[in-house]
This record gives sequence, structure tokens and C-alpha cells, in this order.
Amino acid sequence: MADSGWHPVRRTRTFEDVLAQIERRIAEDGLTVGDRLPAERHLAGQLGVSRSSVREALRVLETLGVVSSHAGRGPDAGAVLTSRPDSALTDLLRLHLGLASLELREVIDTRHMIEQWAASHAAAARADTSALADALSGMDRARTAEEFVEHDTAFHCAIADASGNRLVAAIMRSLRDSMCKYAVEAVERLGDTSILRTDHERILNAIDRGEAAEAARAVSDHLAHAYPSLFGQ
Amino acid sequence: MADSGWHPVRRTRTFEDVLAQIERRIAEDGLTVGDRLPAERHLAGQLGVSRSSVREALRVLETLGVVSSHAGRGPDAGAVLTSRPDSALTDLLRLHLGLASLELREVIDTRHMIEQWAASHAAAARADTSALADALSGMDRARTAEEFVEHDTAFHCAIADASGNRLVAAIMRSLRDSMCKYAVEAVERLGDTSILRTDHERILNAIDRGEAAEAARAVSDHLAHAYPSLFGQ
DNA sequence: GACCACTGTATGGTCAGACCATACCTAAAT
DNA sequence: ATTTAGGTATGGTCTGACCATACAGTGGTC
Repeated sequence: MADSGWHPVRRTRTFEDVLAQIERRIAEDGLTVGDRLPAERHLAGQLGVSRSSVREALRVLETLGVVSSHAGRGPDAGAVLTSRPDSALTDLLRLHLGLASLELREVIDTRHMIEQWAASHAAAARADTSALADALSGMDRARTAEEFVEHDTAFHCAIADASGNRLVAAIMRSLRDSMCKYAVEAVERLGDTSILRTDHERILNAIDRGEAAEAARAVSDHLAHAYPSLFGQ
Repeated sequence: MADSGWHPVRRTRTFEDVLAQIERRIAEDGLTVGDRLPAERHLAGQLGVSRSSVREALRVLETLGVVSSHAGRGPDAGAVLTSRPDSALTDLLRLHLGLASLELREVIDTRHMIEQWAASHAAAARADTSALADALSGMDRARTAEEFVEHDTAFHCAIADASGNRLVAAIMRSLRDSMCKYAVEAVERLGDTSILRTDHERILNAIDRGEAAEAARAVSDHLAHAYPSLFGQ
């Protein structure tokens, strides 16, 4: 086996068993977003385990953005299947950045890769750019670095969305969210943000005109402007 | 706030509080990989919550690949900080693929992007290619489709590793792992794998000679060979 | 003194049962 | 028909217990 996930020799834990059962049920019963899982107590009874174990399994699924739990009674209550990979990815990146097991440089390089790809694909597909234009006008109204970064993030995520690939978009959103703090610092260090504004216009226009290569170049130049220290070498 | 992770109006759950406390402690105490968290019972006592809540928080951290729990006594026991983003990403992708909230096409496109980027970066950096050569020779010895895919996966992950970006490598590994099943099907459908073998040699040689553009082209051609149905249009 | 078997103990893993907060459902009261 | 009060199923939390694991110490044996 590949070395990717070596697990120590250990009896399967109960909640892992529950996890596998739930996953199997999702696959076999063709459950999809919006469907409900049985109540915790019922699941525990059906699987012959305690409620704690079921809860730990559900907690894992919730962490992975697969279910969402709501108390109370009615159609919205209980563990509902959802699709929220973004927050899971964000948490993952944030924690590993905090643990220093990932460096900012790596995150920004990854973002560079994604954004270039997304911009050129969006251009090639002649994607709708109204969301990008909205974010652009939002940046003009921004009065603080935080507000600026917020609209900047929206712009870049809109590029990823425009690529039409939801996985890429989710990764992009998580990357931005997890490095939000550093982005604010970068903007404050930069002072004048007009060049970023111009860069964005250039990206938007390239996508609008369907010029994939120019869109990729524009993204690359933009990141070099935003993080000069990482691209100086 | 950005729309990325809207949380319904709800009192913070206890385990979320514990989660935040642990994360804060990691950041403030500068804890890093290898350090131990207090025992569950102690943590519960310190934070004034029940052990169940602590356990649910630890389960989340374990899911995200940040801690690893071991029973018993001694230096290895307890919740130890680790850095295993790969399995978390793999689980996430696998589950969302199962939920049909992600399509195989999106995963393969993402892989295409990553692999092109990694190959050209590895070439530009004149990275060590011995791991790639090892995987290549492993493919020659493979006697079943599963074995073939295993070494194929190793080869492609080695490309990502050679790029020097751990985040990209982790994403690559997860993508491969989560679509392993489909890769076996693709190989079986293909029958003759010699063309894949030739493709790999071409990629390896391009990286070895530092030809970034050729490496990217070779990767692109290779994926077209492996998944002709997705690139025919 | 070196080695080995036994016991103690701190740890995670699991279970059972209780209670609370929430939110819908229902039936009675107006 | 509307309002209101109670019922009930749900998740969230807590308590306390017990088991399995694996190291740490203890004592005996050679």
C-alpha cells in the first residue's frame, strides 16, 4: 500500500464502524443532499452501539461538511445530508497553517496555480463576469483594509466560480479564507491599492474578451503586485 | 462577512467552544507537531465541561488530521499533535463524490491542473526524479490493474512531491486516493497500458532535462490517453 | 547485577441513563 | 378560524461507570 495513510495496528473503533455503515447506506440507498439520516437514538439502536459512538461519527461527518444537524422536530430536524466542503477545507488549512506544518508560501503558490487555471478557463468558456464586476465595484467603496480584502476575496472567488469547477472553487475559497489575516497585512503594507484595482480590471477584461493567455498573465502579474516579497527572487 | 460559511443562528455548542480553546492554546503556547494535549479528563476539568464534549472536539481535530489519539500510558499516549492533512482531504473528497455533490469530471480537471503545474515546476527546479523512476519500474512489474494503478498513483504523487509544495502534494494524493476506484476501471477499459508507460517516460525525461513546457504538455497528453472520454470533446 | 514476570495506573474507548433546550405537532380553548 | 397550551421527537450535555491498552514500577529469579 502507498504510504499515504498508515494506521497503527488497532482494533477498529466503534464510531469508525458507524461511519462506514453510514457511508455505505448513503451509497446503497442513493441518499443525496437534503435527505435525512435516522435520529441518533434510532441509529444507535439499529447498529447496536451507544449513542455516544453515533454522535462521534456524526461529528466527523459534520466536520467534513457532509451532514448538518438541527435540533427540534420537523422536516429540518435531525442530521441532514448537505454539501459544504468549503468550511471543512478552510478549517483544515487554518489549523495546519497554525501548526506551521504548512507555510504561507505554499498556500500562495497553490492559489497562484488555481487562479491562473480558473481565469484562463473562464476566459475560454466566455463565462459570465457580472459577479466579478460586482466585486470590483465593491472594492471602490471599501473604506478599510478589511473591507477591501473582503471584496478582493469575492473577486477572486468569483474567478474560481466562473471556471465552472466546484472543487476548484471550493479550494480557492478555503485558501482565501484561511489566509485572510495575511491578506489584510499585505494590503496594509502596500498602502496604495490602486494598482490592485487596475489589475482586477485587466483580469476582468481579459476574461470578458475570451483571451485565456492574457487572463493567466494578468493573474500572475496581479499576485506579484500583491505579494512582492514572495515573487522577488 | 463573506457568504462562505453561514452558520444558522444557534448558541455555540460546547464542543465548539472546546475546539476554539484548544486551537487558541496551540497558537498561544506555540505547540507543534509531536507535542501532547492534556488528557481528555484533565481537559474536561480545566475547561469545566464534560468529557463527552472534549471527546467530540478531539474527534473533529482528528478528522482534520491535526491530532492522533493513542490509548495506554507513556510518551506516545494521549492526543498528540500531528500533521496528516492527506487523509482528511481524501475522506472529504470521497464522501462528496459519493454524495454526487462533486462530479468525476471536476476531480479529473483539478488533477490535470495540479499535475501540469507540478510537472513544470519540478522541471524548472531540476527536482530529483529518483522516486519517479522507482514508480516507473514498479509499473513494469505490476500484474493486475490494481497493482498497476497503485504504482501509477505513486508516480503521479511523486510528481507532486517533486514540486516541493506540500499543500499541492497533499491535494494530489487525496485526489488520486479518492478516485482510485475509477482509475482501476479506466485501466481495465483501456486494456493496453503500454501507452501510459510511454507517457510516463516522456514526463520523467522532460522533468529530468528541465523542460517545463514539454513536461506540462506530456502530462496533458497523458491524461487525454488515460481518460479519452473526458477529453474527446 | 541483569533479566523477567506481575501488578499498578493513567490513558483512550464505550456504554447506559438522565436531563435540558429546541421546535414542531396537536388538540383544546376562545 | 384563531390562539394557546401541552405533548413529543429531536439534538446537546452531563455523569459515572466499566473495559482495553500499554507503560511504569516492583519484586522475584537467575
